[in-house]
Amino acid sequence: MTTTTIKGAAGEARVLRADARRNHTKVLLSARKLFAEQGLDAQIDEIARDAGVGVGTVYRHFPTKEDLLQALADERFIGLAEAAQAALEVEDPGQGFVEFMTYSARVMTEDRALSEAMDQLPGLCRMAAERVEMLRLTGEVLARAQASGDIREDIVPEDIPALICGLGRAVRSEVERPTMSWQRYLEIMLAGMRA
Amino acid sequence: MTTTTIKGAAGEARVLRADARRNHTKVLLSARKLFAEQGLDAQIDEIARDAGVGVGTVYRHFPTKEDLLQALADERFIGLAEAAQAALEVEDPGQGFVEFMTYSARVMTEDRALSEAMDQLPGLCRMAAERVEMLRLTGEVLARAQASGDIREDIVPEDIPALICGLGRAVRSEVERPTMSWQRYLEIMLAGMRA
DNA sequence: GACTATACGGAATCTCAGTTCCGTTTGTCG
DNA sequence: CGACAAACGGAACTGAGATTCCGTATAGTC
Repeated sequence: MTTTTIKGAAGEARVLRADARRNHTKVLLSARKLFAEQGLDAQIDEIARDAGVGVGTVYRHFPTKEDLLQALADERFIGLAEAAQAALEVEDPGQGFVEFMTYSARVMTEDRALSEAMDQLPGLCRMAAERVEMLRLTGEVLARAQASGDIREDIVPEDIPALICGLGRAVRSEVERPTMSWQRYLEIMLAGMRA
Repeated sequence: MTTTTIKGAAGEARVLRADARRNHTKVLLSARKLFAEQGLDAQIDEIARDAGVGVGTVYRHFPTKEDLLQALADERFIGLAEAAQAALEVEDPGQGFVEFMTYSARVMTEDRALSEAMDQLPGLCRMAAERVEMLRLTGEVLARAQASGDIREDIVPEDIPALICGLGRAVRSEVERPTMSWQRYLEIMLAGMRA
């Protein structure tokens, strides 16, 4: 927990047996589903049951609950990085920015564990983010939108993940009634960021 | 957890012994501090230690961790209700709204447990909110600001707690660097809500 | 000052998840 | 078709933290 796990540093190029590969996928699939639905405290036992394997099998593939979460976070951040990359291809910088924010907001609101991990397991997220150079990519998307005069100059790259996190929570907040949709919240947030 | 606790419905007018009254206060004080600092998973044992009493004493005053949290939430919502009341007294409706939002944002960011409870213990918060008619008050503060043309017409009262919750989280998010201050986030959010 | 209902303290208990272990099953290879 | 390493399943083990219990201490009262 404290010291960032060392993770099989060397090449784990071990060729898995066919059933092992199959189970690995099944576990990841169920985990993705259950964590997204229930958040970080989805239970390993339930994931195993859902995947149709024993707990032991889950643990052989992912020695720790946190390792499993790390794998899932990595997937998510790869998606985010691709979205940022795509945003940079869009001709209109402002629109590219909006598209990136929209993708991020959707992912964040659809995956409860992701938004919880962002403030309960910062180390894990930071690691996943660094692996895809998320901050740099985010910065580029933002800078382009600022250069074109679409977004306020005082916003910094680090604000983006924070704002997206906030959005994730605001939307989930069920303290009062039907609650706002993520689109509406995003719209308000973007309005506040426009130059 | 599921069914809203019944709570001593009748008058608990029992006169407490002097030491009991004293301890009740000490526990509440320590709990407020530790929950604010550490969030919902501050431990009862530690609260007891900090208050200088035994665990048993904590439990006599608050049969459950949740009961203790309820008491603290009630305090917080009383403060929020007073802030809303005060906002209604301010001559300029827009300014009243801003002041109310500012107070809410500050409380939310300074009390980690409060912001966590908003999405992990919705029942408890809803109860605290209803006791002070929070939604009605919030609605009045908002309506006044909308009538005067300061705030967008499409914002509804239910959005306010959601937005404030989001703010609480955005500010705590330490995934990247120094993170934004709550004032800056609030400013962006208010900018997005202006008519 | 003695009496007793209230409170107190904190060791012991309970519960719930994460994790480990080991006997059994199954792919893979010759 | 064996042989055997690789994987599997799931009961049992652990640790953490909430909650209970009960013998002891004390405020309030006569």
